[in-house]
Amino acid sequence: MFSATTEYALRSMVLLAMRRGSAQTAQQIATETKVPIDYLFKVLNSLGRAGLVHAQRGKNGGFSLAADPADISIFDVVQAVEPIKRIQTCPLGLKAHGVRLCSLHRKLDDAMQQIEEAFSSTKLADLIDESSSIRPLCGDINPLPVARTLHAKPI
Amino acid sequence: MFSATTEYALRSMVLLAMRRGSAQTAQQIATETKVPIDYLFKVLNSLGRAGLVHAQRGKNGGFSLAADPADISIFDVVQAVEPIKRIQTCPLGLKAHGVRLCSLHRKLDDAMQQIEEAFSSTKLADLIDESSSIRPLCGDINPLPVARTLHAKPI
DNA sequence: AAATAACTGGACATCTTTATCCAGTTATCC
DNA sequence: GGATAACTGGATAAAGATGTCCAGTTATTT
Repeated sequence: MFSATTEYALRSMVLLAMRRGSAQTAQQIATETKVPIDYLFKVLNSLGRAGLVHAQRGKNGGFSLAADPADISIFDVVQAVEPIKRIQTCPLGLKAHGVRLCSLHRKLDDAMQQIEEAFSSTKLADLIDESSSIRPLCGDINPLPVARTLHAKPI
Repeated sequence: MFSATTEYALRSMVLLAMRRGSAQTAQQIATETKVPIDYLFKVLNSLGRAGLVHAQRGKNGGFSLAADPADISIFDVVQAVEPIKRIQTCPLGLKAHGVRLCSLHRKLDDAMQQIEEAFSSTKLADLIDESSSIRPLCGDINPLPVARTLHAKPI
């Protein structure tokens, strides 16, 4: 239902939100999100062009969020990589329907609207809320490496 | 968001619901739903295997609904051709998450559940309800050809 | 300024979805 | 029972999504 690309983008954004404060290299992101690194670059580029992440080249570079996790919604991420295409006009091009939609396409579009609303109201910050016992992307190795990055060098 | 195949299946089912009483040939369905006929056959075959339509070969054959339009939901149609795959386990295979989902995948799965519910509660009969001024698939040519096939049978 | 880390972008390979073609089978009509 | 209408199913093609490879550019460190 949601494409691999969308899933990858969301995983990356969640990771960046969890590691806010230090840029993450593509290699780090790839490892933790389990996304093929070469493909990940494409996805991150899309996110960059959409203004959601910032890319820093050179040593100590990497990717970081361009805004606060509380200000970036799931919807923002989805739209950046694979926009949900709402049904604007009759897919059959029936003139009789004009600008309005028939019951079938109205239903389908209503469903998409529901998704849009649910996704718009959920921010990255909500997803990494401490209160949840099961945190996203927390693999077996590094529960919260970010805490150590300021003193003791990361990983 | 929804695939071409799903859209085609829904169009076909809606048409068959509107023409309940007389079998429709693939040619008729293809014309009115504007679906490439050779591909339409595949879609109709899927619907047939799922038990949603009945195919009758030979002269005066065609496709017809296998059940009452009030008993077939959008969800039934979608599941027959491209099942909505709910997220059952962590897509990253994290053992730490066990059988539960993290907040990210919970959100995504919640969205899918919303869709499932919306689709399950809408029957084909709802889509062809007379009360709507804009009826599905009603092209420029044949508003209601079925009326003539059997002595002005009720639609 | 040389070496190195890291992102950028284009070209190519693979897989899935969508679409097309066609020979075969089944049923109806006369 | 022959002709015709109509579905079935396999093979193939085109397009799009996903994944891989690699040469290039930019920034940092020393």
